Amino acid sequence: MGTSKEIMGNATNDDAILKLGNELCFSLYACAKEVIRIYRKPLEKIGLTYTQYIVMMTLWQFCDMSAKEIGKKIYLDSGTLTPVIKKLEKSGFVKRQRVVEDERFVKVILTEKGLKLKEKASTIPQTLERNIYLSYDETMTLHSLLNKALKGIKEGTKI
Amino acid sequence: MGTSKEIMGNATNDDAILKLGNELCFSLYACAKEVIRIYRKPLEKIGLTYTQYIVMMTLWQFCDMSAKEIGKKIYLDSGTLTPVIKKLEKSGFVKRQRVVEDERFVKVILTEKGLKLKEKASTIPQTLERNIYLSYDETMTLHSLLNKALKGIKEGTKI
DNA sequence: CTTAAATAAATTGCACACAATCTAATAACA
DNA sequence: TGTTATTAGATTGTGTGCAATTTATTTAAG
Repeated sequence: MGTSKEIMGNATNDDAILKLGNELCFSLYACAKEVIRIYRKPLEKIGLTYTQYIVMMTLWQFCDMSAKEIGKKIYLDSGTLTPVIKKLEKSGFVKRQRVVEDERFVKVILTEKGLKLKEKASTIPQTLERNIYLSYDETMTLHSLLNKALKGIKEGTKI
Repeated sequence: MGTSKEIMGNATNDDAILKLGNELCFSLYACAKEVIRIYRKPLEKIGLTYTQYIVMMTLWQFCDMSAKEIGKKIYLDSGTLTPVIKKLEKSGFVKRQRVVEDERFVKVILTEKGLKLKEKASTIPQTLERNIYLSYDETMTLHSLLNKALKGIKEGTKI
């Protein structure tokens, strides 16, 4: 089973330039996946999946959020969000109720249990610190570059 | 539908420190998802999904790869990889064959069609450049920080 | 006022992603 | 040598993630 034998031995300059975009997108993909993976076990202990955790974090920060608003904040559409919120309701962390003034909206509300979960979840963020091995400055830089990229993509997506 | 009203008005210092870990993990999650989203349409044109593209990129770089080796390189286990590779085989881009010397291994081999696809895919990486709005230096920094983080996670994962 | 357009959720179908388990093949060792 | 342990892939079950469609409600236009 040969390893690391390059097929296209002599990579052209063009190749090299194109490579960066792909490598960046791969690093992003892999890094996000690995980070989610290390969060999995700690989250399991408090009864959340990663996606459910993202939703709960949003609810811990803001109140009176409609499903639509949550989705906009965490980049998820109703196809993903509806079942996630329903599961959170089943676990007793949130309640869902239609808004009286506009029955199209579903308001998602923290329950007492959901609010209490915030304390249990307080040690979760340390998971990343213990595993990522970046200095504080590096972490800040990474964070701000990711947000800048995210903002760029959000503004004008021309595929 | 109230927006941006913080429930826990007075965030403690502790909160602030913990917040960074969570925000970083969220930015990673969101950014990776958005990048995959903008790759979707261009990839669809050449008949690949994002995951299939990652596998093909790996095969364009190396030859004689077993499923195991591919999985290690792109952080995927057989549960994900087996069906993806089978789909690539169905599309005619790769062939799968058991290794004679050790029947446990499946060797994944590019077909003529799979090799030719590399040229069609040559414009794909520009997708990111057109959408991410980072300078060359920023892109390089982001890339290296992601790889450093990835390496850190890979070395010793203590959850 | 009535029909048409717009909007928020829900539903459906397809493609991952991964833990857990199973199967088959090889390696290790008593 | 025969049994056990290890290993690579395949399978199964659960949970996203998203495009496309549907449903219910509200708004806009004529």
